[in-house]
Amino acid sequence: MHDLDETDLEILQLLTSNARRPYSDIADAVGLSPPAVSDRVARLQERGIIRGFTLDIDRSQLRKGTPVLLTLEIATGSQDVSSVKETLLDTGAVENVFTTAEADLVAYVRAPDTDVAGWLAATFSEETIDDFEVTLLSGADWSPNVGGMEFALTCAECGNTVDSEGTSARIDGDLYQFCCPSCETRFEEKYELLQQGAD
Amino acid sequence: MHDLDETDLEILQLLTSNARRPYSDIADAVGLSPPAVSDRVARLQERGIIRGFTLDIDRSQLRKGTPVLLTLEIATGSQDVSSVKETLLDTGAVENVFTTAEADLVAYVRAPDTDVAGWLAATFSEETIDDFEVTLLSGADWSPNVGGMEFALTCAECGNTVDSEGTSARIDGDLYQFCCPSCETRFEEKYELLQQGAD
DNA sequence: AATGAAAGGATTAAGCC
DNA sequence: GGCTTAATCCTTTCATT
Repeated sequence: MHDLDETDLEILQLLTSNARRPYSDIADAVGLSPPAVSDRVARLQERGIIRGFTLDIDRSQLRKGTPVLLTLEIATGSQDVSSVKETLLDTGAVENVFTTAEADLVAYVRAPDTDVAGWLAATFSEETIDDFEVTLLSGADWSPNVGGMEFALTCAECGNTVDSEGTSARIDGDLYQFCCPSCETRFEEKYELLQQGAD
Repeated sequence: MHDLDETDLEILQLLTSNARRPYSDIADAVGLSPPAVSDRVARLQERGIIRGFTLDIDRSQLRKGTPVLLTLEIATGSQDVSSVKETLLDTGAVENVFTTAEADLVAYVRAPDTDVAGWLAATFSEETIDDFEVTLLSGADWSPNVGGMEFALTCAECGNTVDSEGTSARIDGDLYQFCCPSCETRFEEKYELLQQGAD
């Protein structure tokens, strides 16, 4: 399995700003032939980096309801957190679910009516949710990902942007990017020290 | 300006599950000709319901860093909240920003390093942020929008699903859907009462 | 909104490095 | 393995009804 290069990032950026952009356009932009772009996109999909081509929809025009952030404390011993997460996503009223390190869930919900507690009760059995908190929202935005450095690789050591001069290394199964060999060396030394400390 | 019908919702659903699906495919699925589908998609874009065609990307494979939920209390009298929001989205490390009714911000951030406070300080001047809170995350999911009733129109009065028997009305510039004329009437009566109360 | 013709894009296969 | 070119097939667009 090979690593992402700058051309892949460029393709990602172009497709993110318009997923229906013709591959021939992209080919011109990145200096490849259309089949080469098609191949790269297929590879990005196989690797799971591109999960799919989708729409950015203004849901506020489709689904009425009160937009809220819902913090859920899941009862231990009931279903596991990820099944609650799946249930939330399946309701269709939930757009995002964040799982905290404490295994709480924070969900962005457009509750079908103003009675969020009622909606929750209708969706989950009483024992599932230990406690919940509702924060009313007046807006929800997400990164449109157009232009800018959204997909830039950053040096794991110094944080600078990684360009074609950069290096990368796989350490304990994770891929790290570096802007220069000296950053890579420093990082690896630090990493080894950390590992020794942990043993 | 015409209202959304079930065919529009079907098109939205098909494109959401694959934004590169050929219009000829969609035409077959919804029983129209390809140019008719193209027209409808163009109209959905003009109306701002489709904001764009984009990628669903597994960013965890691209951007290292610590995923956190960041709750920001914006100092009153500094910049306004929406400019802080824009700055966050522009950093490239922020994927979602929710604006609460109290004008706080809740952002989903992949901080470039483990020092979230440092990242904040580097991004905003000291006076901008009154207070902040960091919640470590172990996961972040969003609704893949495939299958199910995600795009069903719900009655603004009773919450039932709106089918082809339903009605819709534009009230004060907003479009509302109703499952039946009596729900529409009841809603309009309630709305007028509310308006009178507000004056 | 459908049709049919013309333009444009995607994909395949063969060959190259 | 990943690239290119050229040929084929499919999709989209436009003018027309």
